[in-house]
Amino acid sequence: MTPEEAVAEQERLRPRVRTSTDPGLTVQYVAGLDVSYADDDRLAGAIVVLDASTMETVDSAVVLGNAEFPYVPGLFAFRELPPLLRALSKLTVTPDLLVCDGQGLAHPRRFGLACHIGVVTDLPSVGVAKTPMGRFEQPSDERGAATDLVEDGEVVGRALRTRAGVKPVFVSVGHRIDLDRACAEVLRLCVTRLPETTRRADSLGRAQLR
DNA sequence: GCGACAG
DNA sequence: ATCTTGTCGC
Repeated sequence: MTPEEAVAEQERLRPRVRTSTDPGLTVQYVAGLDVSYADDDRLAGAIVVLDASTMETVDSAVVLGNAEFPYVPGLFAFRELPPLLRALSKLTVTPDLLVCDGQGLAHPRRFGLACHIGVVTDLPSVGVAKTPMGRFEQPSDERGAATDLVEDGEVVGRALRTRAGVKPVFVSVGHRIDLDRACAEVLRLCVTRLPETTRRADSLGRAQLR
């Protein structure tokens, strides 16, 4: 897969993204997805599913693999999608929502990792990135404060303060959910700056590389 | 040509 | 992504 083909693939799948929330969507099982890297080109794709009402881990899966695509801004999904899809197929619990480590619509072609994995699996998904892809005003310091993330004059996501006085995270829609609901779900998962789902998947993945 | 550029 | 425990400050 060349970078040109990857871009074409994004353009092809982009129209399938849905930015409205499924009527009656209930988010009980939430999956956190993350990929960890070793010194060589080995990587580990990890997923942890938790029950949003109790925050208990109810399922998890981790797979080892090799990086098949370099890190190219804008084409991040082509590096992380393969191991994540393999890990997803090992789950015994079907998640109601996928929480991805990266952008969704806050992407140069409005098709970041969260959109890509959402469309491919047809599951609701949101992107939670640690650094922004776009411009934003600093939200006020209280937990829950948020401002728009703007790219090319469009609102593509939100800078969300998940913890008082700490740098915000950047939430954007992936698939089958709207931005308000995406932010509400992410905030509910945050005890510290990042969602518990992401934190648990991250520790599972790095542990697997040891 | 130069800077920006998720993880 | 990765290097990484204790420590400074509110």
